[in-house]
Amino acid sequence: MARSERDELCSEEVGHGKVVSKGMERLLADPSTAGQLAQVFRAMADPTRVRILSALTCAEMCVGDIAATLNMTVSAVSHQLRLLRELRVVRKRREGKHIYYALDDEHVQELFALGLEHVKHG
Amino acid sequence: MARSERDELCSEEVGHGKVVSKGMERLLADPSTAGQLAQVFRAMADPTRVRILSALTCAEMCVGDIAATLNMTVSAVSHQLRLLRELRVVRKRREGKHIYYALDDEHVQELFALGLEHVKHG
DNA sequence: GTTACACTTGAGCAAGTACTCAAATGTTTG
DNA sequence: CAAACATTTGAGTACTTGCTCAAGTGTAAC
Repeated sequence: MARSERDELCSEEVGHGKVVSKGMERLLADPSTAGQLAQVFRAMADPTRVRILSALTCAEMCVGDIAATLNMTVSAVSHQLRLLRELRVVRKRREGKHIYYALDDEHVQELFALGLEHVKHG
Repeated sequence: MARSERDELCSEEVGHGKVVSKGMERLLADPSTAGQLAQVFRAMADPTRVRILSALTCAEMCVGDIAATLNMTVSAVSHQLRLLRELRVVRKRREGKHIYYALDDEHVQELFALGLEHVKHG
């Protein structure tokens, strides 16, 4: 609830009304979809999580090994893994004392590839 | 610099060393690459920015129209557009009093599509 | 020039994040 | 059972974020 007069003003005066409604047609029209999509990207919006996920694209790994790989505290890694689990990006599997983590989504690697292309392009 | 003893300990005892080093081979080995990649995803890790970008996939739009479309303050939108500009995801173009924004990266739409697939899958 | 419009910017603030450290939970082994 | 190991969890804290509001910049029209 921010601007309601502006809506009409701009549509009438400059004739941007069509553009505005065209924008609304997009999937973002549903506010929850935008939120869900944002959540997916949030999973990879942090360097630590990128590194964790990147490590997991090679093989499934236990928490201690992930921590060693990234040279981080087991606790710090575990906290991030929890987030990634909640976002349904990784999956865990217990085997004795160890808990092995793996990617739970085939798209992660594709997203990484696309993201890297943007990095090069910029 | 958190765990250095752990590194050897785990490699020797459980033989996870290979997994660890294999993980390191990945692009994340370079800490700055992980950071850059995280930045790209950060651009879409917020509902407002998702909606802005989504609106721009339809057509280039001026700030006022974006604000009207999202029913948000011009100021709030402008702040986010600045971030998106810095992340090289959008581009601006002046035309008289208006400033038109457009996507600066072909990959954004592909990223959205992939992200949405994850949302459905979850 | 002045006025109006379109947008940007800075300060300030409430909410969220990413870590640390210490304590708790599971699991195997003696 | 107790002890050791692997991981999780909660509290605490420094830092970041996404907004608001007010003031600033830039462009066009009078």
